[in-house]
Amino acid sequence: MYMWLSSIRLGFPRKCIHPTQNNHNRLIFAHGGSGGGSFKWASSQAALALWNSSSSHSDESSDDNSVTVCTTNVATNGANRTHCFSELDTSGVVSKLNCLRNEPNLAISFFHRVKGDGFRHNVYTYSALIRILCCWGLDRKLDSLFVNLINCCEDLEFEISDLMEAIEEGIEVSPSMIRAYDALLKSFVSLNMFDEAIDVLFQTKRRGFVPHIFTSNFLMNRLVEHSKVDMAVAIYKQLKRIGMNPNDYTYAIVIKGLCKKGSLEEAVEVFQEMQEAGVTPSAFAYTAYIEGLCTNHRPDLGYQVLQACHGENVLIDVYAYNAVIRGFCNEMKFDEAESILLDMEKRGLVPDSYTYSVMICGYCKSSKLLKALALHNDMESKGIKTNCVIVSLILQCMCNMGMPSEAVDQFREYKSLGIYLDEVSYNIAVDAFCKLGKMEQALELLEEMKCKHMVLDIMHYTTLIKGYFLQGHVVEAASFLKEMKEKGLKPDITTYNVLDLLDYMGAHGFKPDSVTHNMIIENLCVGGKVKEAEAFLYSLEYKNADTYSAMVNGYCEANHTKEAYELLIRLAKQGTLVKQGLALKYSVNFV
DNA sequence: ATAGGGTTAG
Repeated sequence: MYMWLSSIRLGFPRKCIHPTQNNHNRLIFAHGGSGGGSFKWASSQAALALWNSSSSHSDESSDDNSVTVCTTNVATNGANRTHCFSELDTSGVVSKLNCLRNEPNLAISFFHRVKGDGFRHNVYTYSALIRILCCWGLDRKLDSLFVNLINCCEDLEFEISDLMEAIEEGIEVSPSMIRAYDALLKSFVSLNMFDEAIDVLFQTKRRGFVPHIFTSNFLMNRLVEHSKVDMAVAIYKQLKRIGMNPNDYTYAIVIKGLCKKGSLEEAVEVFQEMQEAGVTPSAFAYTAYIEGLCTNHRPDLGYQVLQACHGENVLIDVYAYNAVIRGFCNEMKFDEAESILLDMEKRGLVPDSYTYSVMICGYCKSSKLLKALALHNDMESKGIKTNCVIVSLILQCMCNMGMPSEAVDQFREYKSLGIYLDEVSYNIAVDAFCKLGKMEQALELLEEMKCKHMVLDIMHYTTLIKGYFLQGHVVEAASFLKEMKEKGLKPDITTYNVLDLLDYMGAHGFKPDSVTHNMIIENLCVGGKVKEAEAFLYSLEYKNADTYSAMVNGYCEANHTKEAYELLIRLAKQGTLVKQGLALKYSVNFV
């Protein structure tokens, strides 16, 4: 299969990606200080650079400290003492926790109870509890404990690194300790604190072990999701170098990351690395590559790989098919997309709501409303429930095609059918009412949202402000702007474009720029006021290509296809170049 | 104990 993959011609320049070989297998404890460090390094990039540059001296001296010794002492000393809650000292709490080590739930509630009684937990009491949680494999409790610890970092009287040292109890490496480090690393990752998470990785290696492969995968995957692909790849290379075995999912993450960067050739080489490591590529890896090809505008290749997977008996699921269908839709190749939908069903895979939403999205973006509606029907007749994302696509399509009243009707119907409609769906409906000049109904919808405890954001306010403005109701527009600001929402660029119009209305001289012109022209057309838009256009002293583009666009939105076409021709004859894409939009509307 | 996709103003 690898041979086959590399035989696909990607048409991209080949780059050498082999990492510079490095013979040092040791991981460096990057900040070199003693006492285990603070988990607060300048940057993980710097840390990784250090890690990869490596050096031969170790840092053993910092392992020696007195904290771990006294943990045990405190525990033993306190063991024979009877204690009541009035006597809340560290040794009392630790020994009670140790007594409860076979009753983890009691230990947890004791821990919380004394906290409620005003006791401030410290490294000794925390480590006593954490050791119990680790012993019992209570990973979820462990995770939430660490997440809380990290979130309350400011109020703690100790550094988390001190706590980790205390957990070690002076023993070399214990399974409990590994669990604790895994939980800490995972917690940092789940809070998107990647620098700190990578620091933990250093700490573990320094102590002579590595986190569980699942934990490393979790870290790398999140790094990729946050577009920190180079960091993820650096960790992958380092893990391999220090002798840790990546699993099939590790490779899939690397493939996904490289594709995200657009490095398709390098992604293929990962398949070779898998082969060399004797790991059979799983569906994870192939799906990552298929999706990567599709998002890099090669759905044709993505589909080839998908079909090859069938030949190799790699289990391909609906997700992979959806990726390929989306790829073809993004390239406007709807026939291919439809035939893949059929192929998928022939193979016994059942399309899901994502499959349909991908297709419907494609049709809506190309103003093929009837196609979109037909698919929506197909979907529902197959018993697949629709949802607010699909509904929003359709409503938006209607608005874009100059059918705000149809959008409003559909919105009402979907609502009466009991379909949950979210903030986005509402915004589209509010916009549609504004375009129809039905401001009271627009307001009603927003009130309805407030009743349902939905959050109004900048978009909702901007839509409404623009709506009032276009009706010439400057006072109302201004008052909603005020309400928006009072709610702490900052107007963004779009809002300011609307505000520019307010200034213009306020007779502050006639100096709108072309953006303003475009908005006036297009919105007049959307509202069906094509004649007014024309009058406005021809009243302008200075007209440029953008102004004319807005008019062509406006004609299209108002379904005045003939006028749009005629204007296009006239412009072409006089050598005015209108924006790319308009002709396309025109032709799509015409079909 | 490691995954995953879609929509909104201009």
